[in-house]
Amino acid sequence: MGEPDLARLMLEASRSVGAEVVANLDERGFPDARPGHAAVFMHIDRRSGTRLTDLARRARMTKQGMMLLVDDLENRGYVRRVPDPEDARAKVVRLTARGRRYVAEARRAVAAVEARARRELGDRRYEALRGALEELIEARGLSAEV
Amino acid sequence: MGEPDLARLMLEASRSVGAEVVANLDERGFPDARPGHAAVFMHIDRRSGTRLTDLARRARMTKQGMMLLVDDLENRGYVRRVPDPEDARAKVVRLTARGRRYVAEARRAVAAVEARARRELGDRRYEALRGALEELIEARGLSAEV
DNA sequence: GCCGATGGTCGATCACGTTGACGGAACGAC
DNA sequence: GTCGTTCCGTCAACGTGATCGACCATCGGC
Repeated sequence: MGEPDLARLMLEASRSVGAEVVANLDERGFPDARPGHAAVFMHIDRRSGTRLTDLARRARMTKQGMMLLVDDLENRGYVRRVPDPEDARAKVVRLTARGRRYVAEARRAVAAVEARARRELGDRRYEALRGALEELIEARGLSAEV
Repeated sequence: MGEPDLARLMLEASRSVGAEVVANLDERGFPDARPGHAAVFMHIDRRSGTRLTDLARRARMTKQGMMLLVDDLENRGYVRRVPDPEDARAKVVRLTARGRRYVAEARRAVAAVEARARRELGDRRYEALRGALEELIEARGLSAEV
């Protein structure tokens, strides 16, 4: 019993790939990138902004968890919260100009790293990997869904 | 761009599977199991025990990180530290009787969950998943190796 | 108007690690 | 032998990604 269990294997792979994305972003001039930022920049509306609750739902996490991310990005000057004109309870998380540049580079960084992974594994195995991961998640129910 | 990035997909799948193992162990009478314990119980010598440093190396993590795990398991009564007769600097992490039962059940729980995943995906895709994950890790270098 | 649902926030806590620094024992060279 | 180096375990601080519970203001249907 030397081999790691499946959960650990996926965790290590996730960290490896995440670290590569962060390193890639570092080279692109965003040294304070964190893997978790992806949960925001993959889901935010680039022009109009998005409510925190919607971001949380899209990223399948709690609104409290998303708030920590948004707090962090706001401190770094990538987003700001503006009141939602349609709902006085709500605020819209909106990208700053710097934030739009960050999102653009981050998506390129993710695309570059995933393209590398795809080259390493081959198209068929890469798609199979993603499919298998999605099935594993699906079959166990999604944490912060609904 | 709605789909999650690869790193997040692997992270979520890891957590899903890890949570299932913990739930399985809960049913087996070990309600205080944590996913991280696997790093110990997959690598410890069941009879003679293993040094902390060796555990850390086998689990590919820092000795400080491993120490936190061992502290936790010691507090719960699953392992104890005994001086290494062959090296006065070292201590051997040795399973208690309860710890041996825990390890046995934990390995069964992991096996059960992985068998379920294998059924869901099919043998071929399951093996492909593990292979792809290992390649992704390998190609990026292993964190606490050497 | 009231009242339940919704949006955001605060506070505490947890899981799983990391880097840095350090003290004590061991070991090899001389 | 004793000197420097290496190795073992430990303490302290921090980073990352979350969770749950409580709370208040607002919204919207009745």
